[in-house]
Amino acid sequence: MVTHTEENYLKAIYKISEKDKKPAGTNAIAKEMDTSAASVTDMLKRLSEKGFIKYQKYKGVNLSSKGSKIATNLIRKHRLWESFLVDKLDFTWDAVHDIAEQMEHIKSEVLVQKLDEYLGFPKFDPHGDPIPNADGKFTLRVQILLSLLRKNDKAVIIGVKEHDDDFLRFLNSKNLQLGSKVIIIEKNDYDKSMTVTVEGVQVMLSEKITKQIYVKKHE
Amino acid sequence: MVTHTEENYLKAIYKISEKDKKPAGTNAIAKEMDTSAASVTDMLKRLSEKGFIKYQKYKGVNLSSKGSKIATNLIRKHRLWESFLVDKLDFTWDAVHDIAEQMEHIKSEVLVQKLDEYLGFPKFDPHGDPIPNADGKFTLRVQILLSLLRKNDKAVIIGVKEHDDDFLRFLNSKNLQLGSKVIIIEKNDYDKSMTVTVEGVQVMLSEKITKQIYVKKHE
DNA sequence: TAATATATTTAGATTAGTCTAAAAAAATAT
DNA sequence: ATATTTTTTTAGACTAATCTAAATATATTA
Ligand SMILES: [Mn+2]
Ligand SMILES: [Mn+2]
Ligand SMILES: [Mn+2]
Ligand SMILES: [Mn+2]
Repeated sequence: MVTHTEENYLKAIYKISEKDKKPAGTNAIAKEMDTSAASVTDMLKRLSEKGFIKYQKYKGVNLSSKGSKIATNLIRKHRLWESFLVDKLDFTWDAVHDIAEQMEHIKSEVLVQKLDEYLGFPKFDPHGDPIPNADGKFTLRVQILLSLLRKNDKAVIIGVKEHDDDFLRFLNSKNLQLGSKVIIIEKNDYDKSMTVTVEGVQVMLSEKITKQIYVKKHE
Repeated sequence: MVTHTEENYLKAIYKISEKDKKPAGTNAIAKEMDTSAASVTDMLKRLSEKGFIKYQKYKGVNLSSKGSKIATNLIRKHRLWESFLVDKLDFTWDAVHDIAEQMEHIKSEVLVQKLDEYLGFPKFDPHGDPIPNADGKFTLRVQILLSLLRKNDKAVIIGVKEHDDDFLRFLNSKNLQLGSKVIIIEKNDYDKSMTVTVEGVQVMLSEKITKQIYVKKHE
């Protein structure tokens, strides 16, 4: 048995050790979970006793295979529900994360199966993030940051690094979405900002923005 | 703010006082919630302090308008999700209750709105129970128990009183579902059992069964 | 290497929700 | 009207999850 809160910790640990490629530290987890370091230590003991993590005092923490299974399944459910909300209920990509945070905790194997089927077994969610399969395997894909492209390059937007709702709404306002075709018109050497055309229209994008957008080069 | 558990208590209180047409007693709530009477008393104090119920020691409990709003909204969400599971994900009516018990707690006004629209604003759930609208109003409907019909009566099944999964699966096995047309062939005076045809096929139904099925008389 | 800074853990409390056992109130029966 | 039964509340304790403040371990820097 794993509680709602334990699930969230396991997901946080997964994300952190995935990003940093090393055991997750107490403070990093506290930040991700928006809680105190003391609370994290308490929880790590509990998770360790339940066999979800490998934990040694002061040494940081790694998921066990049991914990990893739970974390990837949670991510799978989160992304499937986000897909449902966007594809079926017509939500925009900036409005689905908080709802999916709740829905990912619904417990029912058959529900996930049927949902996956209903959605047509999507491989990526509305933000371009890969949806792990039932075994926790992610589809890998070549993706580079928009910031790395050069003048005259053509590309298609396939994902975003940042998931902040305000950032997503900014992209909406510039007509930048998954699948949008962009052409680099100009790149400023000094501040690294770019002028691009998005589906015909010209927009200027600062480096802060272009470093958050994943693209696939075109032609 | 209302917790998951508080929501469940409010729903239980709603159901009980609806059925008994009087304030809900501690023991009745304890039974519905599958918990101890002592825990219920604790919770009643908390709910009372939050203004969700009107409670006087030893006198039983009634929902306040605030509490009633929460309870009916929970029922609305429960029944909408059950409809979703059956209509969109192809679940059978005996497999949706436990999942909907979880989904009813998802917090998002706009989600409920969009779900309602996506389902085509259904008025009844897969068990024939009315789905309250956003104001908590239920659609009323003439419905009588199958047990009250007489020889040669014709009727359509529009609901079930009992929601137990085994009972629902029993009905599946006899091909009895919402919308099924039944004709009373014979009614046994002694044990009140009935022989009926369901979509052409003859079956025998004990009174225990016929008292759990709501129908609308036909012609 | 010793001093300082940072990261982590412990100590001790708090809140929500739960329990069992015992006490008290209300309802029912004699 | 009293005794008995049933219902409800209180007392006291437990777990999960959280907090702040203090202590300790580890890492960094001089
Ligand atoms: Mn998300
Ligand atoms: Mn996403
Ligand atoms: Mn139900
Ligand atoms: Mn139902």
